[in-house]
Amino acid sequence: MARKTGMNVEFRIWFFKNDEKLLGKGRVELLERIGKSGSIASAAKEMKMSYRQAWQMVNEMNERSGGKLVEKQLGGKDGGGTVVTARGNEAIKCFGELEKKTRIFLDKEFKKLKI
Amino acid sequence: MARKTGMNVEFRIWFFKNDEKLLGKGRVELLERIGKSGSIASAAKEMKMSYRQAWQMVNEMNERSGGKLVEKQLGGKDGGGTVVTARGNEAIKCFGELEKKTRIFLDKEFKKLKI
DNA sequence: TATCGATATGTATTGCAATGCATATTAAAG
DNA sequence: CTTTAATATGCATTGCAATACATATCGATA
Repeated sequence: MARKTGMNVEFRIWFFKNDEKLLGKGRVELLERIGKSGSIASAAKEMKMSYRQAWQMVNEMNERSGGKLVEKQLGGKDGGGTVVTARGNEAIKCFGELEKKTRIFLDKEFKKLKI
Repeated sequence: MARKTGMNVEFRIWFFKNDEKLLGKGRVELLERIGKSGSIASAAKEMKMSYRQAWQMVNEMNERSGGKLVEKQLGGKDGGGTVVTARGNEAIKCFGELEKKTRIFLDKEFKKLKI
């Protein structure tokens, strides 16, 4: 077999809590964009997903994590918004770090394969 | 944050060739079942997927891998079937090994996270 | 050359998740 | 109070991928 010409490995990781999906790449990106933009609505628009879906994801994350990752801020002259909690930012950071380590690990291991 | 009570990490890996998906967990299982049962049709039935989908997966794998992973065997008193090539078995083995190593790596790294 | 069961492929149907749209609710700020 | 824009939620629609079904093709064997 031609040794891995043009071959590479890709991956996804997910954090689970009580056997329910808590966080994946998409949800982490959503959290990050909520953090920067200040609302679920604008984060959803940036990611070209429906507000409804974004809201549901956020809601699931909050329900499942055992402590809110984001917090709504209703009211105010600009109608309110949503902020990412300290716990949410921790989660983002942990996920990103593990992704990075995994990328390095897999590239290294993939090179060893006789394929 | 309560330190990872009930938390764990899950993952999936894929082998790509020229930026096209070549192999994932499902396709590897399909290959394995083709190997044991001797036909795409019975492998598909075992996995409760449509024959059409199974055939398409096999076809894509063969087209993309740059060397067949399975080979059809038409004719014969039992109408023929499909066998997994040496290259196909190599691929199955490599994928399984990398999955196993990744499982170990991720469990270890996940424990280190302050989450 | 008739038989066999699997491969190969077109077309119609279905199932379900994502989207779109409408609207009620919220609470701080002016 | 009124205004504001975002959250929260019901319901109809849509889009797409998987399924279902029908059928043509293949080639070793008997």
